[in-house]
Order: sequence, then C-alpha cells, then structure tokens
Amino acid sequence: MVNDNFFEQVYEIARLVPKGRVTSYGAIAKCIGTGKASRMVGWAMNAAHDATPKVPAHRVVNRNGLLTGKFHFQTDTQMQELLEKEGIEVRDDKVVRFKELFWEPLLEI
DNA sequence: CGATTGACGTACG
DNA sequence: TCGTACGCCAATC
Repeated sequence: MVNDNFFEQVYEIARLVPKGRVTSYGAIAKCIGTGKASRMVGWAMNAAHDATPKVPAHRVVNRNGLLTGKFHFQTDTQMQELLEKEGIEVRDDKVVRFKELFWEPLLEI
C-alpha cells in the first residue's frame, strides 16, 4: 500500500483536525463519502499505524466522544494524555465538552 | 471467491 | 438508561 485513496482521505482529514479539537469516525466517513460505513474509518485508522506522517488518531473519537481506540495506542493512557496535552479535558475515557470541541471535517473540505 | 472481522452508528427491547 | 441486534462497506484470511 502506497496511496490507497480510501485510507488517504481518512488520514488527510485526521491530520486536518486542529489542535485542541476532536472529530468522530462518522463525520469523517461522511466526508469521504463512505457515509454509513463509519467502520471503515476505524479500519483505516488500524492501518494508520503505518501511515506517514503520523495520524493524530487521538483526535478521532466515536460519536459519544468516547476514546474507543485508546486500546490500540502504544498505551491505553497515551490517547488521553495526548488529548489533555492539547488542552482537551478527558473524563472517564470520554472527551469533556465533546460537543464544543467537536470539529467537522466538512467545514474544511 | 466465500466467510469473518472491524478504533462505528443507529435502531430496538 | 443500559444492553443487545442489525446494517453498512471494505479489507483480510
């Protein structure tokens, strides 16, 4: 895999997420056109481990703002620490004020 | 080529 | 409010 359009789009959007902001898999999925297939975003993220440059997957959470993918990080706390480092409050593995911090990729694309 | 899986989302009970 | 079921598309086995 060198430039899989599908993954590329997911990576691109994930990288476009401003610091201190978060987005959801469904929003990205809808943005790239997969729409209903929000699972594909997560699948793409799975490959994001090998993506270049590194994809800020810690800014991508599920619709509930829950850090579902934290388990896939280097450490289960890495994701939360990264978010807190960017100014995002994380409580009980979920983004605080997720609604306010939510960033729609459609606004940029 | 068929079956299974997947970092989700929505619907239903 | 919480738990379970189904759908959706693409990739992998």
